[in-house]
Amino acid sequence: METKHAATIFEALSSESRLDIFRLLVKYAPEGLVAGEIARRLGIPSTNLSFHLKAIVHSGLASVEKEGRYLRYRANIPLMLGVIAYLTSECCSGRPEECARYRAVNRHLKMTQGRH
Amino acid sequence: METKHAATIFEALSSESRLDIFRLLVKYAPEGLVAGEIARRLGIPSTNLSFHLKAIVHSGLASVEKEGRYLRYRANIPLMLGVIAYLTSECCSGRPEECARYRAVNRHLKMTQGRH
DNA sequence: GACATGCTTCAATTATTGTTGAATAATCAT
DNA sequence: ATGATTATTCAACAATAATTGAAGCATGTC
Repeated sequence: METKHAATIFEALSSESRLDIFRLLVKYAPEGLVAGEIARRLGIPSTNLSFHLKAIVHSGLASVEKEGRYLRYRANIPLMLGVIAYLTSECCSGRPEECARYRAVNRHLKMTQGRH
Repeated sequence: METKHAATIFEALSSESRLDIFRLLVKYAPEGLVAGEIARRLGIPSTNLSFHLKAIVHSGLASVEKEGRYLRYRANIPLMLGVIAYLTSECCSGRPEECARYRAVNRHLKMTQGRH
């Protein structure tokens, strides 16, 4: 993945509204949600939602499809996994014993704190 | 993790400069790099680098430590893994058979395209 | 056809970020 | 102490992004 594209993807996740929107789409993958339902669930004004959805779609993290008079948005899960790989692939210069230690710490945190 | 914090973290990764900086720190984890070395490797003017490093540290994705007249920056790998978990944890409403299919697609892409 | 609905686009405004050069502070070497 | 090095902060400016209300365009209903 190119740095420019990855930065655009993170940009798409960098506001609370957009992060909420995207996480909702991830949750409702693979069917997705129509714009109005996103607006209702998150309480975002429609004109503002359009603006944010456009940024998310532009990054590639979601796709749109027309469905009668609705527009259905779907998270692009493979791209999400791709950008995660982009971020983590060179971790510790590929020395797996270092990375493994970090992951162990992280698992411990998860068990201690639970999910939110 | 709170949405606000996660958004701040993604914000810290949302410019090409900052993404390059952070990935460099991930690569050189756990020892980290001093500011001057980051500047040299990436060709970013020092005053501008300070600005971006501040944003990264503020997000929590890196820490700073004074080392003589140098400042050493280190990636916070557990937080990176934490924000990844935040993004992915509710995927497909916890229906693992859907998620598994996506991961299979992603593995296929990786094998086809190699690492970049 | 006339009207309601769902959503987007446009234009104007406000707010936030990024970049640059000059000035400052701390450390180290002589 | 003087001077060189490392890196930050500050202030000014340039560039981008977010929000809002009004207008527009399909689609569906009567």
